[in-house]
Amino acid sequence: MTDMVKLFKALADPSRVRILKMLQVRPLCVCEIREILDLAVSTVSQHLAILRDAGFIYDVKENKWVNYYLHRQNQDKAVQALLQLVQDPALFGDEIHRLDADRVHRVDRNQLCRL
Amino acid sequence: MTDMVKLFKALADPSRVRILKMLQVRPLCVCEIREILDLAVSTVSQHLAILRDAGFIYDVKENKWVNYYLHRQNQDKAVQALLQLVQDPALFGDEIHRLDADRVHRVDRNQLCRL
DNA sequence: CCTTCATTTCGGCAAACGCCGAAATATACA
DNA sequence: TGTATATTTCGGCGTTTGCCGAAATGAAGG
Repeated sequence: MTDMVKLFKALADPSRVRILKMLQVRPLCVCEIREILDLAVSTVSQHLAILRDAGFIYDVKENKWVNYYLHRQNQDKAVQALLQLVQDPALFGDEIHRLDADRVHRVDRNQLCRL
Repeated sequence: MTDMVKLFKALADPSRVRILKMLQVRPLCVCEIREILDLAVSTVSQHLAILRDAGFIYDVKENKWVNYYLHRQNQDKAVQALLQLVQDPALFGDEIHRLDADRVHRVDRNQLCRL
């Protein structure tokens, strides 16, 4: 499979697009994302692996948590272009993404992390 | 499913991306595409339906054939942007697509259409 | 009207995908 | 060292996807 199709596959899922949009607000740990998406932790972890594998995000382990960041500096031009596109609210503005962004502001990992 | 994910799903298949790249060279009928992809006619027809449903292509019936065109004027900005991206050889240049383009120049529907 | 032929639709099958809970891993800290 | 906790990996399950051949559709020409 060509690399470009791998990128599109990574974006071809509602939850994964939501994750990218959420990371636009700020870096998040797995359990924060889990809280907002309301999916099993294992499922979220797999989504994150797919996005990371495609190059859209990267993770940094900090203390107890693994923080996920948008990979804005990825040198792959296709990844850059697609990330740009997904982030553009004029192209891809969806009600659910606005709600998610609000929730990102409110979630506190110290409150909700008792899986 | 949000519309944007529908667009990504349409692009998340090697054959469908190949079709878009081929249509960049010139409009094609189903059996020309079938010849190059080497898939069943019904399969090609389904791929085309998915791409058309997403807004990336449209079809015009002409004589015996249904010609498929890139929908370059689609008013949907997301479709435009993605089509732009896919067509950019600097972002998505693949050997197979170059070969396909060559074959597009050579295929002749009058020769090969005896399914 | 009837045949021809390009295309689409249908039914079915195997592989891929998204989901889960449970087990494994890793990391902090007592 | 031992326990707690955040995350990943594993096995399995139901759904979706991509593929095919066969049947249906639709338009052109005899």
